[in-house]
Amino acid sequence: MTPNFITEIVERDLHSGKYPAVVTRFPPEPSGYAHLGHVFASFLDFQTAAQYGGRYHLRMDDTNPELATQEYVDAIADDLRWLGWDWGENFYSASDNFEKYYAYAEQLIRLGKAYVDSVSGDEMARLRGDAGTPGTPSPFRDRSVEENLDLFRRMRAGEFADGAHVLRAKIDLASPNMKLRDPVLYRILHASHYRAGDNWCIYPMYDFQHPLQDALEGVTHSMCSLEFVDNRAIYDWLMETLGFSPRPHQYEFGRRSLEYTVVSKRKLRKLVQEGVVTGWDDPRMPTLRAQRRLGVTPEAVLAFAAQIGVNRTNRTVDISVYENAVRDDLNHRAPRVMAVLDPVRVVIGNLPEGETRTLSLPYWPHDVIRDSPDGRVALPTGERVPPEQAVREVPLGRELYIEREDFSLDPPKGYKRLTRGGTVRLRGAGILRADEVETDAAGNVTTIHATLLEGDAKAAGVIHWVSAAHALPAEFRLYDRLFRVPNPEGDNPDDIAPDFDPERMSHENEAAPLDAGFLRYLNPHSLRVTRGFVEPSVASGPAQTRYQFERQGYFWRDPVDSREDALVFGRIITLKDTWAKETQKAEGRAPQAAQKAGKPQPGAPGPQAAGSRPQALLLTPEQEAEVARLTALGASAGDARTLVRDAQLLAFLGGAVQDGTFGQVASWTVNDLAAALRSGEVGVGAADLAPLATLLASGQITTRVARDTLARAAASGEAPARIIEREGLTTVTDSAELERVIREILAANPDKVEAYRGGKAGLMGFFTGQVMRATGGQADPKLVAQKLTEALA
RNA sequence: AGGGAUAUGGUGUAAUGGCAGCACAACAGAUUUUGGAUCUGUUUGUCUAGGUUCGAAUCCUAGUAUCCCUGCCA
Repeated sequence: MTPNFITEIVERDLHSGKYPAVVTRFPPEPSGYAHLGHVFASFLDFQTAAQYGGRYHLRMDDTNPELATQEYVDAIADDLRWLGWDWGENFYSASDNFEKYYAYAEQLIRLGKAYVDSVSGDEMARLRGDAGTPGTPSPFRDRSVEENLDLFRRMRAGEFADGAHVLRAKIDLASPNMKLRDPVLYRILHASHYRAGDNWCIYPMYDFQHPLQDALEGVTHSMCSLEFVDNRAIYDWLMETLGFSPRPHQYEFGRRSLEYTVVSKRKLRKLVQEGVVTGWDDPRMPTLRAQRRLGVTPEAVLAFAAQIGVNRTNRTVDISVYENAVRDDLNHRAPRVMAVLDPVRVVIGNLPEGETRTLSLPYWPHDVIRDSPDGRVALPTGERVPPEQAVREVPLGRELYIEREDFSLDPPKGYKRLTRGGTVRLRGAGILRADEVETDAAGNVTTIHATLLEGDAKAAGVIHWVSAAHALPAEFRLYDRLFRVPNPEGDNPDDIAPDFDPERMSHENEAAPLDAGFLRYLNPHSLRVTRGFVEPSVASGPAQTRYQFERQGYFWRDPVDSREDALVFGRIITLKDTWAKETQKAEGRAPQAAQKAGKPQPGAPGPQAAGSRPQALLLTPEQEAEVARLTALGASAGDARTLVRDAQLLAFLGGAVQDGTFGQVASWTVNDLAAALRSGEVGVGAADLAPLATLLASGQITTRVARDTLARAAASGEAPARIIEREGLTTVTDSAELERVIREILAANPDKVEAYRGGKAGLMGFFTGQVMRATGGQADPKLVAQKLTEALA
C-alpha cells in the first residue's frame, strides 16, 4: 500500500503509543456477491493492518434480517480467501452481539440519553424538520427512564407490531447535521434472522451497532466511505457517552468507480434476471466469482487494488488500469501456444500427403526468458525448468488452418499478413507463399493453396497456425466489455462517473423503482462464440493453465463448461492490438481514447465566472467604518476587510500596539494566526508581537524567522522577542559566511549545478531552500539570491 | 436552502513553504519469428481571482464546480 492519509494516521497513532497495535475490519453486508468495488475497501482495511503488523477482521454486517443470508456470507468469505486474505480466528458477525447491544441500549436509557418514541415513521420525518428548520420534539421525547425501560423491554418481548415504537438517541434536534437529530437506534421487525432465528423482534440500526462492535472487537481504525462523514458525529457521541477507552475512531475515504462497469446489486440482478448474462459468475460480470471464472488471478486483482490509491475524493478509475494489471500478470504466467479461432483451410502443395513434420517450439518468447528472476520458466504444469526444456512438440502436416483474418484478397495499406502471391512466416515453421485461392459462391475464401518455401526467404509478418490433421476442435468464448460506454449509469454516453460503492452492498433503496436505462448501453458484442482449433499440446496441460494463444490473447478452459472431449476456452483478455487501432483510424472511426468526450472541466470558467469578476464583499456601514479605522492604523485594505468579518481576529487585534507595527501585526493575525486563533490555540497577546515587528522592520531578523518564531510563540505562549534573543536568530548578512555555505551546497550537489547551468532554472528554488535550511532561515534572502546567482554563473 | 466533504495532465496518484514526480492511456522511434512484450523519447496538469512570502499545489481571503446528508437501509 502506497503511503496515504490513513497510513499517516496509523503511523502517528502507533508512534504516539495511542494503540499498541493496529486493528481493522472489513464489514460487508452479506446481501450480495463481492465485486471489484469491494476489492478496494477490503484491500485498504486488510493491507493497512497487515502492513503495520496488526490484525484484520472480517465482519458480516448482518443487522438487517431481511437482506442477510448465509449463502452470501459463505460466498463473500470464499471470494476474499481466494484473494489471499487470512483473518484467522477473527471472523465476526454483527449478530454475535445482539445481547450486548441490547444491554448498551438500556444503559443509554438509564443515562437519560435514549428514549422510546411512538410516532409513525411519517410523523417522525416531519418532526425532524429539514435543513432550513430545526426539528421539533416528539411528544414522547420526555418519557421517564422507567417508562422508557419498560417500553423497550416490552418491545423486545414482542408485545408490539412492527413500526409501533423505536428507540432513539436523545442528542440534538436542532443540529445542522441531520444525523444528530435523535437518530433511531432500534426498530421493531418481526423477521427471522438467518443466524439469530426468531430470538429477536427488535434489531439495532447501523449507527448504533457499528461503533459498538468496533469497540467490542478492539478495532482501532474503522475505515468507511465518504458518505458516512456525517455519521461520525453519532459514532463519537456513542463512544464518549458510553465511555469506551481506548476507543476506535472512524476515518472516511473516497470511493472508486470503474469505467464500463455497474456494481449496483439490483442492476446486476437485473442483468441475471433478464438473461443478459448467464449468471452471477458469467465472466462478463464484475463480481469476484465471475472474474475468477474468467481466469483473472488473485494476484492481478490485488495488484489493481494497490495501484488505485487512497484519498478523500470519489474518483472513477480508467478501465485500462485493471486491464493492464490482468495482462501484466498473465504475460509472465501464461505459456505461449497456438490456436485458430476462425479457421480457413490451407493446403501446402509441396508437402506430401500423410507426411508429418514434428517441430519443437518454445513455450516462451525470448524476453520472458530473459526477464526470469531465476533463469527458469514454467511448463503448463507450473513446474519451472531451464528454458531449453520449456518446449512442446507441434505437428505440421499438408493441411493447416490459419486465421481467416490473416489472409486478404484485398489487403489494406500496411497489412503484414498473407495475400495472394504474397508470403508470410508461419510461426516456427518457415515461410509460406499463397498461390491459388478457392472461394465459394459468396466470394468467401474456402481453401488457400500454398507453398512452403525453403531456405531463408523473407516475410514481413508472422501468423499462427495449427495442423488440420492433429488440431483439437474447441469452442472459443470471446468476451468483451459488457457496456459500450464508460458510464452505463449516466444519462448520456459521455457521462463518466458511475455510482459505485466499494463497501456497502445494499445502500440502494429496494423499494424505489429501478432505473433500467443502463441496459440501453449494453454492448451487443460482449460475447462472441467461435469454433476453431487448438494445437494438440494443450490436451496434456492441467485444466487451470492460462495460455497465451499467440496473437489472440490469454485463454483458459472454462471451469464450468469445458469438457475433456468438448473443449471450451474463454478469453481472459485480449492482447493489446495496435493494428486494430490503426485500421479503426483508417476507417475514420475515432480511437477509443478519443471517444471519451472530455467531461466539463471542474473549475473551468463557467458562464458566470467568465464575464463578471468576483464582486467585492458587501459590508455593513459599521464594518466599513471599522475598515477605515484599521487601514488608518496601518492595516492593508484586504487584511482589514477580512478582520472586520471575523470577531475572533478582531478581538485579538484589539490588544495590539497602535504604532508603526500595527500593519504587520494585522497581517500576521490574518495570514498566520487565523486558524489557531479560531480554535483558541494562541498563547500570546497581540501586544507581544510589536517587538517582533520592530525587529523585522529594522532588518535584524528575516521574515522567515519572524514567522517561525510567531508560530512557536503562539503555541508556547513565550514572548517572541525573547525567543529571538535567547536563540540568537538575527539575520545573517555576513557575505563571507554565506559564500562559504553556498560553496558547500554547490559542492554537495554537482549534478544539480550542472542541470541549472544547462538551463533548469527551477533549481534556483532548490538551492535557495538548501541555503535557508543550512542557516536556519536566518540568511538574508536578497543576499542569498545575489550570492547564489554569482556562484552559479 | 442549512450542514458536511472534495478539487494536481485524458485517468488515477505523489510532492506536508524550495526541482510539479510516478503509473495507466496517447503519440513517435528502436527492437522483435506474437501488429504482444521490452527499451527510448514526446505531448498534456496545480479549479478561478486576490493576498502573504525571496519563493505557494501547499498558508490566508473570497468565489466556482462536484459529491454526501433530511430511511424504522447500510
